[in-house]
Amino acid sequence: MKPHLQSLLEAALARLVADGLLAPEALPDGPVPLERSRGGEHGDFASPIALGLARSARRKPRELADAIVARLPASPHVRDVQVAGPGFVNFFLDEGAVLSAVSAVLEQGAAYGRTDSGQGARVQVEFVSANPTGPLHVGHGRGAAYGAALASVLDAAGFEVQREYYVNDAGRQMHILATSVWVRYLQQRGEAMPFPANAYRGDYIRDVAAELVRVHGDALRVPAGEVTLDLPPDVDAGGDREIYIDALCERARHVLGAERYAVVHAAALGSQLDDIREDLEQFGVTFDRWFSEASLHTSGAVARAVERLRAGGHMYEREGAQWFRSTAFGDEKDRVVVRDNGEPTYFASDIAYVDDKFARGFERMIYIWGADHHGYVTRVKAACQALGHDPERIEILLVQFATLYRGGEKLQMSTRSGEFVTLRELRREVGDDAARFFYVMRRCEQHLDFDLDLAKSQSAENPVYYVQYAHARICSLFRQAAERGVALAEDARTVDLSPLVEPEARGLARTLGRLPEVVTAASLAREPHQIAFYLREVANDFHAFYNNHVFLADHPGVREARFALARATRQVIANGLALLGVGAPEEM
RNA sequence: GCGCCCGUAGCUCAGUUGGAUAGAGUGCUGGCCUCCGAAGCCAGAGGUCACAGGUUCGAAUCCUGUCGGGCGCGCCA
Repeated sequence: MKPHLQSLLEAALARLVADGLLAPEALPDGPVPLERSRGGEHGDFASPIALGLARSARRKPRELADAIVARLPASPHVRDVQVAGPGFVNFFLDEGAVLSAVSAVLEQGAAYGRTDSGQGARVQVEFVSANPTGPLHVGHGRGAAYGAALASVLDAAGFEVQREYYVNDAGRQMHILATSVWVRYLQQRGEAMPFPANAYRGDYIRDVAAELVRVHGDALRVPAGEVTLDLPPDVDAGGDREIYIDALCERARHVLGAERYAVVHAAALGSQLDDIREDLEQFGVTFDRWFSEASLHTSGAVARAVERLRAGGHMYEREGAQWFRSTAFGDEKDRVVVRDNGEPTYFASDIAYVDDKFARGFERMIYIWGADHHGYVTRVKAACQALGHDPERIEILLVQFATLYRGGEKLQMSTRSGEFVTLRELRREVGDDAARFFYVMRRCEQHLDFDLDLAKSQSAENPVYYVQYAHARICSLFRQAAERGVALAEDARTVDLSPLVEPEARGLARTLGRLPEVVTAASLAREPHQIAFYLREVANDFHAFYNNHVFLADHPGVREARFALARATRQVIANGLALLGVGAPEEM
């Protein structure tokens, strides 16, 4: 309906130009502005176009609005057009046009809400991408829920979406993880190995170690004395925890040999990746591709990217390290790409990775990062520019942290002690549906207060239950009809909707008609929370009708029309919840 | 100190590209089940859109400054 009205306005503007009342260059670049009005006296849609053009047309807004209205082509869907306020053009839709939304829902079913505004443009959404060094925590959960919902919304808006997880399976943190596992393994075999201060100490490390014991027995065993011989002191012995752990990692590789070390490394990585993948899958979050950072090294992509930067004159050497001159692209300082020990930094991988994304031909690349990574935005865009790519095509969205509350108290989360609240624990406590919904209720750049008690409560004030309840209630209506032996039309699409004359019915139909617009707006703004707010409105409009009118009406025509409306409402709720990854229960 | 994000009802938050009388949930007050799920509906009270300037027909929205809150600023990831 919205595009239809916009085309009417465009036609009117064209005539205005033809009549010499408006200069052609004054026409708006994009689509003619048109918005939903709140209803009532302002009609169904309103356009402020005359207000915007008044200046360049050198006419008063209301006068211009009158001129536009006089030139609007007739439309069967428009009942009336009025000029109001300072110069708004208000459209009043024909009764049938409002109800046509119900027909459209019934016609399109699960596809209702999908639009072609994205025109098939290829978009990549990279999200979560947490280091596989331990279980996902609640912060990752928000990135997962937000990224998955955004990807779904983009898909519904007609983009061709690719969902990707970048796996940091190379580098120092992975070595520390592997070494942590190995130390636990040695302990479990009876070796008197001290546990390093800087190692990963969660219980999951012991589990992986136990698995190594089960599969490999003593094959990976090395006497503790040999392992720790001449190592620098750890922090509790007056040394440095970083220096100690690096030395221990180095030693592990040496005494185990490449082959055996690879076994430990693979077991550590594999276990964590499997765990993360399972966690996300249960959470309803899936990826089209798990992109390995290590593959960028083995394929030579990192070396090639660095060489490109060097050839472009963007690299220099200082104190033995290789630096990228990111300050030339607005960064506050230059960044190390290859350390003095010859090890490339994670930033080196990031450079090769962004280059790879461009090579794959995405029109837009969306990164979803935790807010603590915002310092990396400039350098990645700088690298992108230095490689000759348009930085405007990458979009880095920063997701703020979620703070958990229980009993009104803020929960303390500590990663260091291994006592952090994991995503899995959160899911178990509040359920996947509530977690997914709560995570996307807020704009991503907004801090999120996650009230565990509220998310768990099966009560009116829980927004996810509010929406799901409407869906379950509609399902119950159909069960009631069946139980009472009330016949309903085989095909709801053939039902005459004209008995839907009540204001609540019209309001609900009007709201149902907005889903495609909401999807488009949410996709363009990267704001899946708009879907969540919209669903609340749908549920509210439905409940309002329900409380004032009986669906199982005696009059067959009225009953059929109302059930068609209920069916359409159920579809819209299910479609909307699906975008957010939330279930639509038939009963609860 | 510098950079990014935020500041809207008691609380948690929406507010589209700058548009009409700034909205919702929750909490509070008062109504609504002999009837399809009351996990619901309706009504009321509740506002200096942090503050001060500026831009213009029009600012919660854009610009500048001030105040307040969060986060980040390593050859860490």
